[in-house]
Amino acid sequence: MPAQVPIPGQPVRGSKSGKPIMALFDLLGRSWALGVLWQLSEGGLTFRALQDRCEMVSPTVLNRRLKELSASGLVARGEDGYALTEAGQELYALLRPFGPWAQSWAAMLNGMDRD
Amino acid sequence: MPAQVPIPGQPVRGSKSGKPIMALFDLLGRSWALGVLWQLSEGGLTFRALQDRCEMVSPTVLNRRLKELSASGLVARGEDGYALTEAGQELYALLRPFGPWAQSWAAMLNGMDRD
DNA sequence: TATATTTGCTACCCAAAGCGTAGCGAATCT
DNA sequence: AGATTCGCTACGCTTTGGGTAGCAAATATA
Repeated sequence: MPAQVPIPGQPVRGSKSGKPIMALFDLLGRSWALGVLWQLSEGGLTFRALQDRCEMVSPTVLNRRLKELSASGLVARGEDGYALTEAGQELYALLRPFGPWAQSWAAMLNGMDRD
Repeated sequence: MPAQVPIPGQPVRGSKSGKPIMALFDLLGRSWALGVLWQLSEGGLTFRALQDRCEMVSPTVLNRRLKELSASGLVARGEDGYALTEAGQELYALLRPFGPWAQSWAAMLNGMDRD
C-alpha cells in the first residue's frame, strides 16, 4: 500500500476528525514538503533541478512528496517541470513571511545561547 | 545520540548551509510540531492535556517535539504547563491564516475530485 | 498519615518513513 | 550511433514515529 495522502475530511495521521487544518499539517509536516513548496515559488523546476536545489533529498522522498503535493492540488507538472498550482501559490503566499521571520528567529537564538 | 535539534546557522536535515528558513522547515517538518504550536495557541496546557488534544500522539514523540521546540525558543514550560514563548506566538500569528485557508482548500479538493 | 490519583515523563520494541546508491527506460543532445 | 539528461524505481540500511507499560514526584483525598 502506497503512502497515504492526507485528504481533508478523512481521518489522517493525527486527527480522526479530518479537520482541514490537521490534514494540512499532516501533509506539510513531512520531510521536504515545505522545502519543495519554497523552492518552487520562483517558477517551475524539473525533477533533477528540484533535487539539486534541495541538496539533501533523495529521489525516493522527493518523488513521494511530489505525488502527495500533486494529489493535494498544490503542485502540478507542466511544460517546465513541476510548478505550484494556484492553490500552491496561495499557500506559498502564506508561507513567504516565514522567511524574514526565520532570520530574526535565528538572530534571537544566536543572541540567547551562542558563546 | 539524541535527536538533533535544527539550529539556524548549523547544517540541518536538508541544508548544509543552515539557512534559517531551512532550519525552521526542518523543525516544523516533523510530526506534530505544527500541531503542537496550534494547540498551544489558546494558552498553556499540561503535558497530559496536550496529549489529549492531539488525539493520536504518543508521549514519546510529544516529549521529543516539546524538547525541540523548547530548545528552539518557541515553547517553554511555565506555571500552567507548556506555553508558547513570545517567538512562538509570533510564529503562530504567521500560522493562523493557515486555518481558514485549509478550509477553502478542503472545499476545493472536494469540489474537484469527489464523486 | 496513608492511599489514590494525576502528572511528566522514560524504556522498550516494532512499524513506518527517510536516506544513499545504483541503475533503468525514454527523451534529447552531439 | 553514442553520450547525456531526465524522471523516476529498487534495494538495503538508518532514523523516526507509534503503542504500551510503567515509574518517580507532586497533588489530591481519606
